[in-house]
Parts: sequence; structure tokens; C-alpha cells
Amino acid sequence: MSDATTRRLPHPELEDVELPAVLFALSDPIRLDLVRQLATQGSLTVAQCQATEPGMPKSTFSYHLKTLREAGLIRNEPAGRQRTVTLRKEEVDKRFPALLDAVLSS
Amino acid sequence: MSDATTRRLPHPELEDVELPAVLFALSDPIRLDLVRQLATQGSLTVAQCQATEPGMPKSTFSYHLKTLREAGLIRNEPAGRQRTVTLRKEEVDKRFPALLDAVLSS
DNA sequence: TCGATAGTTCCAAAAAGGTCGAACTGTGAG
DNA sequence: CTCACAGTTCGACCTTTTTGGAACTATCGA
Repeated sequence: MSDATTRRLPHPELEDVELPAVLFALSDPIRLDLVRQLATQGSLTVAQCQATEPGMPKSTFSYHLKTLREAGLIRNEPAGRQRTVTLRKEEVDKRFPALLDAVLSS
Repeated sequence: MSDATTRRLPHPELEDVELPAVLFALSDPIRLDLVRQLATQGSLTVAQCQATEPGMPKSTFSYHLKTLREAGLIRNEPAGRQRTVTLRKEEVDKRFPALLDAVLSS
């Protein structure tokens, strides 16, 4: 491998994201929880997110972050020694109007 | 097995359906297409639905119908020699307001 | 009554998704 | 400069989904 901590991760443009991928990413309870958390609490570090899933290995959690990121739902960026996770609300809303609100309020 | 054609299939009450299950059912392109079709065309027979997925074996199609049915999204009822498939729009709307519209208009 | 039709279930195989330990690497603290 | 920390990737393994053929059965038409 080249860089393990992989400072800068790839994020898709929302126009390139398909609806099934978004729905799939949201269809997992763990990931759905995470999205809800980000929606109510704003940006969080990975460690803060992970705190709600106690006992889950870092690698597993990282996998779920990746799934959400690749579906265009979150942004995961380096912030000093940590990483900041943010919901891409406006962008998702623009691409899939009303979808996120409908999901979040259910 | 007891009855193969299984005349009357079980349908969950929508209150018993969880959001992740609905999102999961909708996260497959084939199933999403089917839901869209039902939304625009109303009730259809299984054969009519299947016509939009040419070449797909009946058993595979039946599996997708089952997935949608168990997620509370469709109703699948005997109608003479055939079966009628219907979107449970009102019920889904009541349980998950705005969700279906958001998905369908994306 | 007999046959063809519509559609489901069963079963096994293939594909995809999820879990977790180990290895790894920027970064800031000391 | 070195070390511990935060977090990602890799690879192996297991579980869940998806696929498709075969067996099956109400129903209707002839």
C-alpha cells in the first residue's frame, strides 16, 4: 500500500451518485444512526461518531464510513491529527430533494 | 411443501415495518423500477410487471416481489388465474411520510 | 376432465456485504 | 526527534443476498 492513514480520501460528486446507492447506504441501522447523529449534531470527529457504537472495532466502523462516503452522504476530511465527518446535507438535498428529510424524520 | 402457488401470501402491517427494511428493498434498481412502474401505472399483474425485465427468470422476479412485499411496499393478491400487484402507497405514506414521494421523484 | 397457464417455493451455487485483527502512517505532543 | 494517537487499508473469514432451474399447484379454457 502507499499511504495507510490516507490523508485525503476521495469523495464523489453528487451528480455521479445514483439513488440506489444512497438508499443502500442508508438501509443499514448503524449507518442510519450515524447519519442521524450528524444531522442533529453537525460535524464530529471519527472518534466522537464511534462513541455511539461502543465495542465496535475501528476497522468495522471505518468500513461503514467508507460506505457512506462513497454514497456521497458524508464528507470525511483530515483535521490535524483527527478527521472530521460531516453530512453533505445541502448537496444531497439538491440531488435528491426531500429525501434526506423524509428519512431523518421517520 | 404444502401449496406451491400459495394463493394468499402474508403481508406485514406497516406499523411492524422498519425504515431500514424499506430503504433496503428500494435500494435495488430492479425493485425500484418496479415500484416506479406501480406508482405510475397502478395495479398490474405479475406478468405485466415482469414484462419490463425481459429475460429474467420467473423465480428471480418472484424473489424481488417477495422482498418488496415483506418490506410492506406492495400487495400481491390472487386474481383468478393470475395475481395482482399493487403499491401500498397510502399505508407507506402514513408510516413514512414523504418518503415514497421523495424516492419516486428522484 | 384434462391441459396449459401463472406464479410460488425449494434448493444449491455464486456474488456481495459485513466483521475483525494486523499492519501501517501522518500528525501533534513532549 | 521520537512516540503515542487517530484512523485507514488489507486480507481472511463468515453471513446475507441474489440467481436460476426444478418441482409444484390453483385456476380457467377447451
